[in-house]
This record gives sequence, structure tokens and C-alpha cells, in this order.
Amino acid sequence: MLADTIARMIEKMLDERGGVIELQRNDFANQIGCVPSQVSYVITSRFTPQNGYIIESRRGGGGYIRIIKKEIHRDEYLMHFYCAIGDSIEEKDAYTFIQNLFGTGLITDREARLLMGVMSNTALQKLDNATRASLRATMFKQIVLTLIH
Amino acid sequence: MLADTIARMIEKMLDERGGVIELQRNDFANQIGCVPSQVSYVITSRFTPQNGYIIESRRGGGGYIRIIKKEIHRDEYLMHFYCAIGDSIEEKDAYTFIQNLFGTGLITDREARLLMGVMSNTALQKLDNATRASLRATMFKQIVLTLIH
DNA sequence: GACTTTTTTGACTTTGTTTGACTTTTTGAA
DNA sequence: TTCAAAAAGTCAAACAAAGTCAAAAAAGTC
Repeated sequence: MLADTIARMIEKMLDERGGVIELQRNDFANQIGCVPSQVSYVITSRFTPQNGYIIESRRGGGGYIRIIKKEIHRDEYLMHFYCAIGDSIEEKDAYTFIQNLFGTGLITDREARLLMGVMSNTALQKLDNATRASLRATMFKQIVLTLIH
Repeated sequence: MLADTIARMIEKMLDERGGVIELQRNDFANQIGCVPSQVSYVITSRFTPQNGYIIESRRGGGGYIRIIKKEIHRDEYLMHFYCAIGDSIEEKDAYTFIQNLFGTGLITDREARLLMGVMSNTALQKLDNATRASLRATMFKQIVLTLIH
């Protein structure tokens, strides 16, 4: 499919260029052999802010479309995270934290589920509530340390 | 019966293709000589998650239906694993177990490290030795359940 | 044979893609 | 300063799939 092909091309370029590219819509479309608005379509449907991209552009002579792949400053974010943990976390908050890690792409879907599993009340059912919560905090710190690695 | 014929075809393809196929509903229906929704029917009635299949699809130009057969070996192995866990595990044995999961490709390197992290004596330092060990067992069972998913 | 469940079919809906015509913004030359 | 050319943006129509649903038909069950 055309749209996918174009998306792959853009991704590859982003990879090669360290996360920022600038392209001229008409030229690019021409090169591919498609209509210019197809390029717009691909960009608006795939390179969205939700997916971690920033788009900037300018019209007129010498115009361009700039695509930037947002890269989260992992370690910084993680340190921040580490500090936010405190020394006791409820199951619900733990889930939110994990969702967050997933949301920023620091862990995968599966990792999220694994971690929710081991932190669930079910997994920790042997412990009383206070111990559970405090344990989660320690576990979390351990996770962050592993991610910083 | 039509539905069964189609189901057999799909199973055969899955077999030949190592458990993953992608098909275009209209083409496929055409090839068989049936109406497209018949294909949908077969998929929803036979290739269900309960039966160990995962279905993914996309509409629109270049759309497809992807059918994935979950490995049974995996689940079998995991059940075995689950039973082997017992109700108490030392740190060292936990590591061995995790290494095992990694060795058989059931978890990734990173997942292994994350899990070792949360199961380490460090993470569980608040607890006395016996509780730690028993907790690890519960956590492990939770992990296996997540992996079976 | 009456009743229930499963299958078959086709009409209609929703989602995703492609294309082209038209609009807006920007630049540079007369 | 004005205007033409060069971009990119917008939008809607046409097309390409897959999804849904319900009625009719067939197959089972007792």
C-alpha cells in the first residue's frame, strides 16, 4: 500500500538522520510518484503527536515539512519518576505508574502486564496492606534502576 | 459444509506458514467462491482466542485479516513450570527459573532483568527470609499466568 | 415433526486510502 | 507595492477493504 510505503520511507530517513528530517512535499511526492496530498495524508495519519512526532512546516517558496521524532530523555524522566515514588504505593497507583512507563514507550505492553502481575494484590496477597504498599515502592525503585541500567 | 472447508483451508495455511497468515477477505472469498462475510463467520466462529488464535485486521485499501495461531507448546511448558514452582523460592532459584524462561525464549533479556530486579533480595529486603521466598513463589505464578495470557 | 442451533447470504455500515481541485501563505522580481 | 510563482494546506469525492446484522436455509436433537 502506498501510504505504508511512504511511512516506511519517512521512518527510515528519520532513523538515518537522527530523528529530524525536512522534506519538500512536491519533490518528495514526485520522487515517489504520487500526488502531493498523499504525503500530507501519511503525515497526518501516522506521524501524529500521539505517536511521538512533531510536525512543523512552511508554505511558499522554499517551503518545507519538518518531521521530528520526539525522544524522551529517558534517564531524566526515570530519575524524576524514581523520586516521585515515595515509600509506599497502592495497587491502583502502581498501575497508573506502569501505564505511564508504557505510555512513554519505556516499557512494552507485555512488560507492563508482567509488572502489573507481580505487583498486584493477588501476587502479594500473603502480606498485609501496609507491607504490600511499601514493598511495591521498593520494587518500583528496583524497576527504575533496571531501566536506567 | 462450506464453513468447515474454509476452516480446514485456513488451518492448512497456518501449518504451512508457521502459524501466521494474512489474507484479504474479498480475494479469499472469491477464490473459494463464497460471499465475503462467510469468511468472517468462519473466523469468528472457529478461530477464537479461546481456541488459541489471535485475529488482527485492517479495513480500507490494502486491508487484511491476520490470523495467528498461538503455540501450544508454550502454554504446556508454562503449565509445567507453574506446577514446578511450589510455594517458596530462594533468590538463587528464582534467578535460575528466570534464566530458564529467557533461555526458552518466553521472555526477553530485558524482561528477565526487570523480573530479577523485583524479585531480588534487595527489592524484598523489608521482609524476612521465609516471607520473601514464599512471596517469590506467588509472584512467579502470577508471571506464568501473565505469560499464558 | 417441532424446536434449537449453526450456517449461508446479502444489504448496509464503518474505516482507511487515493486523487484532484481549490485555498492560503510566502517569497522574490518588476 | 504589487503581482506572479512556489510551496504547503484543506476538503470532498471515489474507491477499497473489512465489519455487522438479520433473515432465510440447513443441520441437529429429542
